Amino acid sequence: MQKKARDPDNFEIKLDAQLCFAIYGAAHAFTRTYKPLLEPLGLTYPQYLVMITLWEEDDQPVKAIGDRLGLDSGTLSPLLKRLEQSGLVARKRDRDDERQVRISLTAKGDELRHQATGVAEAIGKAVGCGLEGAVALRDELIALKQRLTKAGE
Amino acid sequence: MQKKARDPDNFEIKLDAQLCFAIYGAAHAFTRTYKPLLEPLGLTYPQYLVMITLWEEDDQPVKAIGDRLGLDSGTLSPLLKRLEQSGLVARKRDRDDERQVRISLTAKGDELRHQATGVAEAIGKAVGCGLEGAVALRDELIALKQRLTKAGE
DNA sequence: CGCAATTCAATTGCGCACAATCTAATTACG
DNA sequence: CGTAATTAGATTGTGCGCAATTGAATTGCG
Repeated sequence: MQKKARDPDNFEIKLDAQLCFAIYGAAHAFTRTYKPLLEPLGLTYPQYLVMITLWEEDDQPVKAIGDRLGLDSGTLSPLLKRLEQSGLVARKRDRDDERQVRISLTAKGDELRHQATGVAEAIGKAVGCGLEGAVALRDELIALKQRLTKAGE
Repeated sequence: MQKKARDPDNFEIKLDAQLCFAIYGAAHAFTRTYKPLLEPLGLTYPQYLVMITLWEEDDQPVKAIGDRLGLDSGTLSPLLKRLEQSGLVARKRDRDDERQVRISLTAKGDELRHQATGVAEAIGKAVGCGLEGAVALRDELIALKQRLTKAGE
């Protein structure tokens, strides 16, 4: 017990735990920051992410959205039904490949894009660091994610 | 439409979206990396986080664990019952303040600490960056979280 | 002391996440 | 051609995450 930070095992475990907590906490802080901003739009955070992908490119199959966000049909199917219920998207089977369900924006869903600009601005302020800081953080997180997913083959 | 990255609004929105995706993806990549490592221990990722806090300090009330992890009783109550079911923790009312339920490690729960050292090592490898990189990332994430939570008062 | 306000956990309800399973449609291959 | 393998999406079941409510215990204040 006389060795403290000297013990590499113990140090790694502590650091691992701290990194756990940090990622976990930051992700939740993010969703909590978004929640009140998205409430007026009637969107949850995952729903907002789906809408962003559709604003970037309309009329995508469920699979494409899932690949973009790393979500499977078990998550997206009910989520998209709720967006359909809200009148923001339409779901129709692809004529050429009837296995696919293509998700497209309704007029209302497309309109929402404009109201969402305020959300991004508010987040920009909340993140606090300048643009360079945000860019750097984004790139680090992307790199971290790639290392993690690569490590799992 | 002729202005592209020049448009500050549009740039902020895109960056905001990218930071969203990055945090979201990194957090999920983390849990996915942990999942196969924790499966032999019979723990989920949030359960692992709870166990870490108990390994750091045993016999804590639910509230203290919740403060440490940013979780409320709605999440912790059923989670702790499952840990109790697994025989890893015990739940007993505090004699001095019967509102509190103190969570303590069982012998089995304490033992698990040793098996968990392998998990931390594997994660250290998967994170890929050296110790300095991990430390830097941890500090950035902690700072980000603090800015986000502070922004929401 | 006695009552109101506060605190701690538990519960309920909704919405993700994800594994496993299922159905239907498409593609590949002998 | 026809069957096997693959692919897309839906469904089911388990486990978070959180808001809102409830109930019991404690604290604060007149």
